Amino acid sequence: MSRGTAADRRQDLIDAALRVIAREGVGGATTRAITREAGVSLGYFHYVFTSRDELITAVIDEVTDTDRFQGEEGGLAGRSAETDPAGVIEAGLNAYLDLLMASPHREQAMLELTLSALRMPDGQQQAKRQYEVYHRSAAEVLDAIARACGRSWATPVEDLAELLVVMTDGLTTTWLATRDSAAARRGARICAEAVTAHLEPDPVSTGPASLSHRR
Amino acid sequence: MSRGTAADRRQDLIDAALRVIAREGVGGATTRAITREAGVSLGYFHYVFTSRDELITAVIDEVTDTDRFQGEEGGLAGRSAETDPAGVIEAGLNAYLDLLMASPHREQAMLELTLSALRMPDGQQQAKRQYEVYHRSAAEVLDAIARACGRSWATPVEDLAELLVVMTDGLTTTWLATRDSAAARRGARICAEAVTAHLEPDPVSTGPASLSHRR
DNA sequence: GTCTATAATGGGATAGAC
DNA sequence: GTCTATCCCATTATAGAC
Repeated sequence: MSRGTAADRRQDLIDAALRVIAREGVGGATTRAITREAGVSLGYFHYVFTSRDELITAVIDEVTDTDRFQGEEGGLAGRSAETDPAGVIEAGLNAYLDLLMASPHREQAMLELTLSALRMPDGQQQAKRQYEVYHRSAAEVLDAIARACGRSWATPVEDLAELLVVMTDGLTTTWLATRDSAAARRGARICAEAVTAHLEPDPVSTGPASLSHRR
Repeated sequence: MSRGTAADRRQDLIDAALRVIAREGVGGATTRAITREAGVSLGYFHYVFTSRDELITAVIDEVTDTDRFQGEEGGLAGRSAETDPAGVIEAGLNAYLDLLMASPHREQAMLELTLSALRMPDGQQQAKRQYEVYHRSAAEVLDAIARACGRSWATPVEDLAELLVVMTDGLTTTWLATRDSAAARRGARICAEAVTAHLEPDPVSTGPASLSHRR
């Protein structure tokens, strides 16, 4: 543990902080708890970071949840997008729900960090950047699905990406509060269908009707 | 301020706590800040509550967000549900967004309180109860809409209520992070259409196609 | 009931030894 | 670089006066 560069130690502290926050919440993430978790002395903390706030900010910057739409992309590897686009989105949402249910504390930590960022100087911009990443990931997935099934979206992809982000966030908070996994799975299916309802009708076969996008 | 029953003083402290939490976050809601806000002495706090945790628990119990689906019910007062059910839901979501945008700190406080409850003994049950209230409110609104337009839901109302709760939560966190009001409004419209897509087709006129609910 | 005063703890941050 | 020791402040909670 005591080997490596200065940057490594910084990273060790960030990782330790994330574990502590997941376990105890942002409020419980004291410098003492974090340094204990990282196996360094309290004094060393202030050699690496000037303040606790600086660490929290660094944690937020680090942990934009890169796994969030990974499941979606995994689902695209299977070839089913062509025949069952809703199934692909549902599978992606379910992959995220698997992640959430396996590590609820981690996802709760993400939420707490975002909310605490909103109360810190520059935090609003940090949060904005974080959500832009989510938004872009979601938009890419939607583009890929449309390409895979040779159809196009009847509603701007940015709006549908926003919808997907909203749904992911909503499923997270709702499940964290209720722990009703069956309801979350049903929600994922309904959400997936709601998104794919915005696919233009397949030019050849007669699929389910699409929703038009009012302007 | 110094008049009233013991229950009144308790209530004063709970109200003060909520204001402080909205302003400073849960972490900043110290007994000192709360008693200062309420205009009582620090010592008096522990005459009313045995501990800070007990107060936070009381705040959570108190503030289940009763306004959350109030806009929906307001929208029902207008007679448009018969001809434009999606418009009613959209108006309800927009009424909630108005509330959110007018008092972002208040809604953020709600979220922080829910998350902090999840880390307290018995907090999971508290959160569950809170979301049951939301769920029931949403289900009632959906029932009322179906009744108003003389149609029925093709998907269990409980599932659609869940969807509405998910969307409300998701719109909240997303807007708090991005402050993109235009996107939130577009999201509200798309969400409203997604819900009403689950209305059975009107038996007389030929409306837009409905989604079937797979079992 | 409501206050003041104080105890007891825990926190962030720094000084300085090694 | 990394640690120990320490400072100083804020916090929760209690004791006891009024």
